[in-house]
Amino acid sequence: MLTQRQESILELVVDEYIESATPVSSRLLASRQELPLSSATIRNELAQLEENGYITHPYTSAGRIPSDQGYRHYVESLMDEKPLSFDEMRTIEHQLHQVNGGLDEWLSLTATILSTTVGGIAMVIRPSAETTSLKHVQLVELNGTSVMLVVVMNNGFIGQKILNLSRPYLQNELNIYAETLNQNLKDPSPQSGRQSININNKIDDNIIIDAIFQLSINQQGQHEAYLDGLSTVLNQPEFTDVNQMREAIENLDAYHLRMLIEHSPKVEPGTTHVLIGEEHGDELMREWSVIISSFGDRISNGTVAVLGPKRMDYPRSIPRVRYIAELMSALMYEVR
Amino acid sequence: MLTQRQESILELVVDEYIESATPVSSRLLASRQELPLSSATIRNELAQLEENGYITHPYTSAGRIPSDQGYRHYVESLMDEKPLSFDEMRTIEHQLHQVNGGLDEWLSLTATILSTTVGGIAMVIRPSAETTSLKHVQLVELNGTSVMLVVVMNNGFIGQKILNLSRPYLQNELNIYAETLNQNLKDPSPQSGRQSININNKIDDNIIIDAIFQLSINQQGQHEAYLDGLSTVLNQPEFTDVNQMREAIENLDAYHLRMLIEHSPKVEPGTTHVLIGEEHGDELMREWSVIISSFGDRISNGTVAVLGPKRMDYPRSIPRVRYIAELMSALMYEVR
DNA sequence: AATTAGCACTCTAAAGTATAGAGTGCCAAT
DNA sequence: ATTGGCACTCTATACTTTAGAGTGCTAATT
Repeated sequence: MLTQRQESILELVVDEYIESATPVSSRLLASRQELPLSSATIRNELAQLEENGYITHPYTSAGRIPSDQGYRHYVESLMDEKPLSFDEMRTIEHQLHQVNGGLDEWLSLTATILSTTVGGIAMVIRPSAETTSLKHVQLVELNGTSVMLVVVMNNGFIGQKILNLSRPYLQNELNIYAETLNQNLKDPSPQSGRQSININNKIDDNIIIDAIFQLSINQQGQHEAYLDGLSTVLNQPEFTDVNQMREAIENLDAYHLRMLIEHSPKVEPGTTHVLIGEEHGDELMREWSVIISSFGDRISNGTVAVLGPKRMDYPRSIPRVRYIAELMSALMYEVR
Repeated sequence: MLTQRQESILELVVDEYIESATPVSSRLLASRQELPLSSATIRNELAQLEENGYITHPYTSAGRIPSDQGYRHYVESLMDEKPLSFDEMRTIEHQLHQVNGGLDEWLSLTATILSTTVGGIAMVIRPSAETTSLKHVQLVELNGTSVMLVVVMNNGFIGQKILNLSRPYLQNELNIYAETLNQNLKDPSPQSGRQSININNKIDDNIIIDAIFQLSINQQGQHEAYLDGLSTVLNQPEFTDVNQMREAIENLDAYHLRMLIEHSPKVEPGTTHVLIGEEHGDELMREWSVIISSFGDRISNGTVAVLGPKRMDYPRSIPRVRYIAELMSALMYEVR
């Protein structure tokens, strides 16, 4: 479809536009050593590329900018990925180990690292197992009839809820209670639980089993998201007027972004996808691209994604997102 | 210092400016029934008020806007608080009960409610006890030598950490281990712990006790913050050009805001303070005001705050922040 | 003595006008 | 097939103009 020369020109156009954020002109391209051609020749080729839908004009007499199709071709066949230096790898790995809290803290740290290394909005979605199962249940006496229920799931998630039982319990009683629950309640559905359990009075049994059930459901539905990098990305030259900025900020709330990611085609762990402009199907975000990857394994996997203007630095960003996702997978194994 | 009439005029100026966001003119004030005076008379009074530092001019021939001092006088002596309707109270209370997760979820919900009801940036800081103490410790076998440590603090906080022990343990062993810890380890300092504990091999004892210590320290230092309402507040007319907006967004990150709140003068539970412009001492935020309140009791208290432009609707916002803080205190008691 | 009408003066925001130059498209020359 | 050359287009920027909103002051009025 495209000649060799056209491909080179397209690549240069995208490279240049990614860097400068201004429409690129035939003159500029001619001045690059890569193309020993006059601006007139390049103009002809540009016209061809435009006819084939790879680039556009903002207006008659401006330079060219890539179209979605142009970006796609660039990402798939043209660009040269910029691999991470060893130093960079080491720094990232080092940072990722700087955590001594739990999963939450770790994921939120990852979002920060991701956003600073690739310079976009980073989003990390907590791993959730398709088949979550209970690992352990614990009851802690608080005061009076208040008791805290703590459940630990097999993917490292911890749920907690404060319950009001029908009478005060001693911690000792609760320990025995919990022990019995642990014996019997590996299947987190209230029916099976209720059948096999008859520990104390029916009321408290029900309260507790319902709560366990609810927490384990909750956890399956709850793909909590960690965000970072909003203010960085808003420094991009695309946001020069207030309305663009407002619009962006409105669309960039956690809820909306999570929807965006979750409605994207499924990403297998170990692969990294790029969604450009309209490709992700979110009308409001048609000027944005997403690099999305996944970490974990088939049992329990989370998502990492970076959002930026379509003009984002794909050659730099893609390998970095991939690397971080891989690192996280490795650490997940260490952790579980 | 100020005559009765000047006070009325000042009140009107602030009221009007809060509503319209444009400098208010003598003409406009004269057209209000509250003041049966001509614009010329009002002009003289305005000049007086300005001389005393309650209002300013942006430039020679614009209307007046309140100074920090003017806002302060308004908030302390002039304004008429707009109390919540019963409906409003009921709605808020209802929303605050819509939670069945733990503390985290509850606080984050509160931030959302707060920001939507008062229309500013809401910030909720997790309650932390001056004297946190351990309530309960639990160990859960994960796989191989990986063990999850869960600690429950007396203020409802749950900490977790995954440990790598020197050898695999059965859940049974861990239960006994945890039981012993619970007997002995009410004092969360590693020295006292280490002395009284000698359960297994020294290595694992140390790993576990250090981790418990770390988690309980962490929790004391970690005043986690929940934010909401950024995009709402950026719709305010103060943010009409990109630079103001950028600056705002940069200063409004969670970290910076937490500093702002934590460096504010201590707020006793049950009281609500207003910090206007420069009063909170944060140079970068001198165009912002903060309404800050506190919930909980003397043992464990958190903070709620709302940030907005200095021109925020104090008469509406203050009672609403106060109400929400009170509600939270009540619910805290229910919860503990 | 307090209030007000009147008016000159100031400053801004918005709209209109001019201008430079960056780029293209195309044609004729190489 | 490539290139120099040139007319044409469009924008962004700067500059100019203008209307009007608001003040401050003075002299008149109550």
